[in-house]
Amino acid sequence: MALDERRTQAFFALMEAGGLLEMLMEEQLRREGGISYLQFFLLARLAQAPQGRMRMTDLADTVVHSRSGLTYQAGKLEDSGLLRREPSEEDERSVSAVITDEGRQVLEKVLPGHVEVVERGMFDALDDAQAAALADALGAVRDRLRGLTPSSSERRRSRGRG
Amino acid sequence: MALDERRTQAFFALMEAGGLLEMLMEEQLRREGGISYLQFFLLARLAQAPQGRMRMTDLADTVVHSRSGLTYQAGKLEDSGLLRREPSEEDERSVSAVITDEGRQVLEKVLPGHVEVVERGMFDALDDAQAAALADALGAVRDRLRGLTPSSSERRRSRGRG
DNA sequence: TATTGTTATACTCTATAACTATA
DNA sequence: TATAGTTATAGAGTATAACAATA
Repeated sequence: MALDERRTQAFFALMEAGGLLEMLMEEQLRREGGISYLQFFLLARLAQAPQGRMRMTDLADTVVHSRSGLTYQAGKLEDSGLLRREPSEEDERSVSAVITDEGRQVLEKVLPGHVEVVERGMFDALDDAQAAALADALGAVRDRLRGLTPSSSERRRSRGRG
Repeated sequence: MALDERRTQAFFALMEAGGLLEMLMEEQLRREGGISYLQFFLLARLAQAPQGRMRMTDLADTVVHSRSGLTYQAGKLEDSGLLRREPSEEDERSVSAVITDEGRQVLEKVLPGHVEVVERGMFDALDDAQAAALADALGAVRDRLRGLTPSSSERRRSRGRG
């Protein structure tokens, strides 16, 4: 049990900044696109994937915590017409989530405001050197944390089914 | 709409690192103390306040988003005996939340493991200089974000009551 | 047997609005 | 009139376990 003053500051600042930023983004995305931050994230992942398509399991591992949680969110997005699901051809157990044209339109509509929130909230406070240092340090932290947290399928294996 | 490569990296790393860290802490706190991260945060705030006591409104502004949300969490913590509420003497509208001895015990029980999670997850990846840079940059970001997000009482005034 | 995805279900949490009481 | 706190209520999200289908 150590954690000096600087590290304690860094930790609390990380948690609070992340939370506040998420709150601002949530508000902007809901207002301009009628979607949550999580839904935005899912759509953005799909949009940058080849053919706007990903297997449900792979998508679950990148964002949502349980598979049933992704089924729930995918259902909502499907109801809104922003995403569709279709059976995979190679593996008939699999389902692919595909972003629709309408989904891409919502993404485009929402993106400028989203970037603006991130710029104003996060980077107006930082110069280039600070931003670069932040990217390095947080990138290292994130990579380390990825190794410490189990994926959705690993968690499923170790407990029940989910 | 700009946001160069480094800033984009910093942003995604911030959001993912914050989320992963919260997931690890949540697991540890639930397992060792039967409390959530939010409840841990509330208890920790009280513990460091004079006489372990804060007004409900002040407590709400530091952590929880709506007042009714704090009432809910305070009720849970009161049921577990980790906190009690008592009427304020100066202002009879106010209620003070006070951490109990049992609450302090849970905090002590849980703290070493909590610090360990933060150390292993966050700082094993960073040297002193990086940790200091992180504290500076994130502190600046947090301060800026605080100015952009309304407090619980401000939000209440601008909308309904809540 | 293991994996993919869905579903049924129960639970936690959150927020809005209405309410009481005090300033 | 404004503020402090609670409550009723309804909605969103989450996770566990059980399920069907395919590998």
